[in-house]
Amino acid sequence: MAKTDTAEQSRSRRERILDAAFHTFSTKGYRDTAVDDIAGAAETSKGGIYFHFPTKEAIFRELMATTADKLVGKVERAVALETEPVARAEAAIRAVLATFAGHRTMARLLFLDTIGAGRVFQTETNALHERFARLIQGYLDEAVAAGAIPPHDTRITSIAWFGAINEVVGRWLLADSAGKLEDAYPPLRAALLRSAGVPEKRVGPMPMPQPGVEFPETKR
Amino acid sequence: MAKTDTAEQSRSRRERILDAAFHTFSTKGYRDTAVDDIAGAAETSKGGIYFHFPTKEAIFRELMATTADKLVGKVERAVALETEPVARAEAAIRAVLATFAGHRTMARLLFLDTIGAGRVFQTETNALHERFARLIQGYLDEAVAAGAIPPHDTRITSIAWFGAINEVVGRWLLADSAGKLEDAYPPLRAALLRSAGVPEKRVGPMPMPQPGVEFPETKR
DNA sequence: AGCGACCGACCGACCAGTCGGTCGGTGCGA
DNA sequence: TCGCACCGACCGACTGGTCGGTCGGTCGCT
Repeated sequence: MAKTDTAEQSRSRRERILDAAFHTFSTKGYRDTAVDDIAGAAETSKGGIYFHFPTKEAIFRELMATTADKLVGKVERAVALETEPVARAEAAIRAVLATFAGHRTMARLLFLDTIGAGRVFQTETNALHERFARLIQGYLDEAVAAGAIPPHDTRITSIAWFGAINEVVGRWLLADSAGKLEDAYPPLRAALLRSAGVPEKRVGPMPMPQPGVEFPETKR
Repeated sequence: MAKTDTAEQSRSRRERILDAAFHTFSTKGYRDTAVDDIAGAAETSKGGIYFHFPTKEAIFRELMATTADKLVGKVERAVALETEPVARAEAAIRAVLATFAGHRTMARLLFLDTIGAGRVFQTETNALHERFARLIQGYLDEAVAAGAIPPHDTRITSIAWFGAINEVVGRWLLADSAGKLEDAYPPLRAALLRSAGVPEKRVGPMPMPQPGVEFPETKR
């Protein structure tokens, strides 16, 4: 019963700060976000923030970690629903695109601002990319073991997959009158599956660019 | 004869500054590079720099543009040597990897720091990626026209290619005891060609990860 | 003398992090 | 039930430092 004693909303102040930071970081980027900005957005003060967090960097790190966790969780849950190796890979791709499509800000934080943070975070970013690449590699290795695709250098392939997905999402993020991200799924799926050596008949017909499917000119 | 009147070395002061900026930016990143740092490295003064350039940003932009030009030039020259469509694509991939392998700093500037700059440069970066994606798309469309690969959504495929290459290079850059970047070529080439629908017989056998070929663990 | 290249002290804006202080509870003794 | 000591969340003015950009001045040429 006695939980949110302070007539505060359901969420604790700490979480309010996290939310505000998430939003601000993903809008303005790490460097261009002043702690005062976060304080303002969270309707608190700088001092209040520094009561809950030791440094600005710590806020960012926590955000990164939990966001990445959420995404990985979604992917793993989506993959668990499938048993056939190639279908699992497809589910993973779809889960990522769907998540980002629904949460543009999440994408921004993970794939743009992360990088926009600065030298200190190179390591952080690196670990994040590494993590996703390994995740993919795991699925690819599974597929190889199941005989769904020929054995090959799954390490490089997984890196390539991640890079490809990343770039497609990035492109979409920066195209301001962006179409639906989901539209990129069919061609991307085909390209990725093929790249890993999935038999042609399993991939299906080459998807053609339908008018309006491709991203519009990215603006000035 | 009367060229470098000031008993300066061959290069003009302006170029010295550019070189120093290039080096410093690609080592420390844009935000962490102070104009004074550049001045120090160029053996000149802040005032001297501001005589030649209006802003710090302008230096960076110029560097980006010329570096990108150089890379595009290399790719185009390499591609021009081939006539068969798939071979042209292969040449492009090889040229990029070879260039980066030889000039780690160039890679850093173009693909890491660019992004590490901040909001202002999002546009810049975007244009750069766009440019390379279009370059690739051109080659793919050529290949389609020549009947070397089936028609499909070359836009997404080109974005995926760029993303894949980018990520492989990025991974290599951040792996500190990195192996040779060229080792990534065979598997990457295979993955990319296949993803675009190049017939299996043209791609050749699946390259296996040879011991030492893959990138070593990226360090903590 | 005049000029263009260059110098470096200085200015002002910005910002992460600190610290003394406020204030709404809460537990407890009378 | 009142009063009081105490506590921990929170506040915001302030500090220390950084850095882009400016400007008055110097120096070597012509």
